[in-house]
Amino acid sequence: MTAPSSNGQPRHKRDREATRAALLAAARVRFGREGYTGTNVRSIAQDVGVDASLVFRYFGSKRKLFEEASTEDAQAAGAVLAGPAEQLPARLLEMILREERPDSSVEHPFIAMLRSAGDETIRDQLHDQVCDTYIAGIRKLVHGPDADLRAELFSAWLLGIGVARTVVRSDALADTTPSAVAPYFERVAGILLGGDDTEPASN
Amino acid sequence: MTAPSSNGQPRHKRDREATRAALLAAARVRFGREGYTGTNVRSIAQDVGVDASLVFRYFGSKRKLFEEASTEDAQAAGAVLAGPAEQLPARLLEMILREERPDSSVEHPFIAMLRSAGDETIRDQLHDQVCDTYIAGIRKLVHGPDADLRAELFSAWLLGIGVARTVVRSDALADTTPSAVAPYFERVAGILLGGDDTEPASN
Amino acid sequence: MTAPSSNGQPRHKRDREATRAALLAAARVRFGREGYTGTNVRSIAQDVGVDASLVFRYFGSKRKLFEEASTEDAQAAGAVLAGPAEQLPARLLEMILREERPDSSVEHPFIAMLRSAGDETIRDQLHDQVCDTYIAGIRKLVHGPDADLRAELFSAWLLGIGVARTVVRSDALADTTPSAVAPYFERVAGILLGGDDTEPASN
Amino acid sequence: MTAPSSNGQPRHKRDREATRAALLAAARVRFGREGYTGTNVRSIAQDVGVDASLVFRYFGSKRKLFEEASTEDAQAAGAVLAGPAEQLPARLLEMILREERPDSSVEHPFIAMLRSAGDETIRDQLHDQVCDTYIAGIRKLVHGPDADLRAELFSAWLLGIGVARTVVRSDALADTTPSAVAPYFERVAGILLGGDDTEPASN
DNA sequence: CATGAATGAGGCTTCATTCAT
DNA sequence: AATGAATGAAGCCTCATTCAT
Repeated sequence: MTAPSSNGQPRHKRDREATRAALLAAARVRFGREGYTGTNVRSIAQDVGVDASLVFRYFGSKRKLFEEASTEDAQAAGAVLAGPAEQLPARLLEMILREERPDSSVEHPFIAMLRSAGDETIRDQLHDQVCDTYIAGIRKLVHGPDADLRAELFSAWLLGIGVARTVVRSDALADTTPSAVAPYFERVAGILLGGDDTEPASN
Repeated sequence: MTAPSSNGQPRHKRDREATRAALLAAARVRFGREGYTGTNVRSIAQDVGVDASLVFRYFGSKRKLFEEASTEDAQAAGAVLAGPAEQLPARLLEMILREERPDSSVEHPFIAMLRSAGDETIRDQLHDQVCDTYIAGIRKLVHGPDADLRAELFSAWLLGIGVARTVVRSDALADTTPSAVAPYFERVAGILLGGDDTEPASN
Repeated sequence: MTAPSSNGQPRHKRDREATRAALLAAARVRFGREGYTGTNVRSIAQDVGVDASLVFRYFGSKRKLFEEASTEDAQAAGAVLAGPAEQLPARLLEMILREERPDSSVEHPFIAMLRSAGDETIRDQLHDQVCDTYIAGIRKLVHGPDADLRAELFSAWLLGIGVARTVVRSDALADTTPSAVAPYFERVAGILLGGDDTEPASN
Repeated sequence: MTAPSSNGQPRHKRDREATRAALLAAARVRFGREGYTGTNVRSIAQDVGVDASLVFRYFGSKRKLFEEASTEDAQAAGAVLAGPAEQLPARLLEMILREERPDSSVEHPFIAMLRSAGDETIRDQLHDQVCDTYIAGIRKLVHGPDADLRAELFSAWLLGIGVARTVVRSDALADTTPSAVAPYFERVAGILLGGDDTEPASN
């Protein structure tokens, strides 16, 4: 129940940057697992072994800490978009099924953020980060009609797989591997991203 | 629906049941929009126009109210599974894109529940309801190899579309209609549910 | 050190209005003696024998409680202006030297408010109440040149006597009586309020 | 002013004394504007550009810093009493109406101290300083009966004018000049200080 | 049984102060 | 001796919950 990722020993390190970074890391874990409202700053501080008031000294407020943590998360997530475009689906699949146990302390940033989506401000933040960073990256790969819609349908699938794995923890997805999913994944990607020969048969 | 029992005092009994039902309805809306932690029982009571203490009188605690509300939600969601199997994809699509404005007060129960998924107990509840009610229903339609996995991949897509629409509020999905999505939806359903002629080409 | 005016026994009276009024009374005393910043709401609640959260239930915030308390105070203070104009100086003197021991729990509202004048918002409030209620009332009595200035010089004197008595607690003023001060008071009032025959001799 | 002592390390000693003096000056300003409780030591330190812990190193505690600052203030205020007695009223008037904008950083010490008068200890300090330094100085000028009372009535007026100007910020007084007030001031001084020919007519 | 007044634990945040370096 | 990281005690306020009437 306490100290999920880091140890709870007191640290008198007196190293500002190290403590700040440790708080940020602990915040990512807590916010990701328990949501914004469900996390209290004392538990974050306890994970690091530090007094809660340091959070306010270094970040100003719980909200600012959350923003910094999720911005950093989103940037990390956006890195997957770099690289050869034709291999993007494979990279995305790899990312979403990354070999971390579902009960791991680190979840995908956007899924983590969902847990905080009760708050209107956070929902706006989520919208911007997902749309501007993520969907926009996928959108560039889509050719053919309905490109916007298909880019979002595909993004939604990735989102859904992530949610099913780490939040719902549905049985088969929680334990699967990229290679097991690949055949289906590529065929669906072909349809939604609009591959060469797989354009809609328009029944 | 709420089966008034036999003995006298008809009106008092009526009021009690009506208030109870109204609280439950308000709870579904609030929990769905703001999550478990983000909702407070006073606002639920205010929505109904009664005092918050009635919540404890009728349901015992906030947690029990949540459980009752989400169980009822899950049952309502499961209803979509009833009916001719071959039309299920169409019914699911209709359900997930149902004509409610994104700021509507009623969201899909499972998506609503995501907002509360910071709590371990609630996550278990979510797992059971999604897997036992929903994925199990879809699973029955899947033929061919990897049936479990494909059922979950398809369920994940539905989940993801719902999340993208009502939480992320991604631009194209938020405003789309079932008929616009249908062509893509059916082709993907063909792949994942393993329809008649579209079985995997087995590379 | 604790419970300055009211008793500290718990009260389970369950009388909303009575509790509210008791809190307001205790707030007036505390704010008057210790200033806005120097008062904490727990001590106010303790004076009444009630939980501190009731303050927020009934008044919304410490600041709103302060505003309500000081507005009520100011209205009470303004009452002295009613009555025959030519006897106003006497009534003012009576008010400012009212027979309450300097260590009494009730001080003159404006002097009490001075203790909170570190806060910009409160300073504005004080300005408005003193100028609009008090100085404006005195201003009507002043005839002759420099009427505004003289009204304020006279008001300032009253203010200063109050401060000297109850804050500084200077020795002679703390113990004096209206009749002892009256001769000097009337002569100064004659000069500042601009009596008939006492126009400046312009030496 | 701060008497550098004899031994070596000239520059280090200098810096220390300079910093100490700067902290004291900043403290006078802050305490004067925002009161004791309303001032925090970090803002004092920030004004000087040093770390807050120096305050404790140099002064021991916030309270001791306050005491030192206000003692110094009081001595400065007492300086006005030096000089030819017959010109004292003019000097006092000049002091109280000194050309500083109401939002100036420097206020009259006693008025500044009023803002901290919620604290019993500080109130005692205020009493002693005002009575021993100030009223005592004025008292020496008063002749005739009721000398103590009249000295205090006059002091109270000065106090009140200061309060009205810089705390209440009443309109006419805030902008006036010594020459505008002088006619009234001198006549009142004549009455209260009991000048040459203006002794009370003893009704 | 219903009402709403009252409670107390806990959350965010500030601030004087200490302590390791 | 100086620096600034860290602390812990409050302070305001919210919220689930209880209890007198």
